[in-house]
Amino acid sequence: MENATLPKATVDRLPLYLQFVRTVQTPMVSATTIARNLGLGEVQVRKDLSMISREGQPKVGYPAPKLQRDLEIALGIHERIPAVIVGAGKMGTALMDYDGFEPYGIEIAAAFDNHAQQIPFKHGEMSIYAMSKLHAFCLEHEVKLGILTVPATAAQDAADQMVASGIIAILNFAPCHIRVPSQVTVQQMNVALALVHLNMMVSHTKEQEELQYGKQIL
Amino acid sequence: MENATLPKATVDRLPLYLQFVRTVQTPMVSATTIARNLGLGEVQVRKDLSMISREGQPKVGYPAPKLQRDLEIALGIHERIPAVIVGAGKMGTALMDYDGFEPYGIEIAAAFDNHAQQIPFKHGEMSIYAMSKLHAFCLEHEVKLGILTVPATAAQDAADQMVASGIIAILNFAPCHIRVPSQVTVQQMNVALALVHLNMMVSHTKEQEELQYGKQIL
DNA sequence: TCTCTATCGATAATGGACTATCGATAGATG
DNA sequence: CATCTATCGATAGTCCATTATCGATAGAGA
Repeated sequence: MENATLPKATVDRLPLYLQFVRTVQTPMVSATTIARNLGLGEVQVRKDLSMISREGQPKVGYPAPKLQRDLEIALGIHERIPAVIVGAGKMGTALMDYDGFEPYGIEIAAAFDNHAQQIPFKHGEMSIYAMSKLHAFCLEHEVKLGILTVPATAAQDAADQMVASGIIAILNFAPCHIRVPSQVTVQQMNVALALVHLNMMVSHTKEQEELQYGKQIL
Repeated sequence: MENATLPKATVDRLPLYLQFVRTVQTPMVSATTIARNLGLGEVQVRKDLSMISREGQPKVGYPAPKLQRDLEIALGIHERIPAVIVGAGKMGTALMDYDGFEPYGIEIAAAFDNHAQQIPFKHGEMSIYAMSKLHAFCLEHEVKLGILTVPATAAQDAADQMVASGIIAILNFAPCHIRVPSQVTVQQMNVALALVHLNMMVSHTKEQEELQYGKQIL
């Protein structure tokens, strides 16, 4: 099997390729074109693509539809991915209206909240149920992914319920760490940390600007 | 200067250490303790810490307050970091209520939106101004960071205005790429991609589960 | 005082990712 | 038909991160 273990760095770039390939109108697309448009190295793009597709041909490049399909398969989004939202506060409801899930096959199946006591209600098209319904729902719909958007103080308790409901991957928006069994994966979605990263980067460039009086040229 | 260029991977872990050290009640904390609580390698923690602090002593570890201070300085959050929110829709207003900024020194100075025509209004404590006010505000308050929470169709136009206003780092929630000058840094905050990542990981573990009948033990 | 243990910092070895360069192929051109 | 060009895939070299191992130090206990 060629899909043994895709390099992590490659996986990070595949969505970029997919996003671009989807906008391409021509029947063929080359790694060179992709690299130029995305500001990446030509060789790197070619290496990444060679790992997930065998449709490339010299002089002409890749057939765009087939490459798109191969990218979607490599990313596992050729079929729908159901997910639930736990926590229907500001962030949770904002995500219910998020327009970025559809292109990647993510399907928010339902939302759950402690304040939806016994009476399921709706936010637009989305049903919001009480937390007590989480277990049965996840089992019935075979949901393995959960988005956690409760306040930090409630995060651990909510996460425990998610794990007990069969969720094996949690995207955690709460700015805190949650403890889960080793077979469950947690990814932090910390907005503040992302900003701190950005600030470090630009602080660094500001220091470089101060050094511009010297002979450094980048 | 020892702070030449901190390894990227280390920077990703520093916030974890800071988060943990802040919860520590004892006057001393050792790399071993941190490693155990965070599930990381003992040596890795020690190496990371040795790059940002010289307070470590054999047998006793690090003085918690000094280590916390050194971590905050390394992350550049020992002073307030002002940022603006562009786009006061669902996501934007959700972020105005986000409780995770304060521990990392992020200060949302104001929000801006096209629909706030000329009349600044408030969301809780937060002022929301028209986009036309962005330029003057960023210059006056020396804001260099911006959070972009407009729909994908408006993202590029809004980003252009942010760049023109002196913003040099953009955290982009819109599920699309935006083109900026080379001196401006953009970080994508793509919730769908994060879920795709998670799904790939757990799909992989599901394949491993099917292999559990073999002799593999992890 | 001497030894033992926990911890630190430093150095070496392994592995993964990126970059550069090469040969091979398919179409275009003369 | 021969040559040229754009593109692919593959290999080798360099760099960075992680892991493993070592010596050194400070406090605990005999």
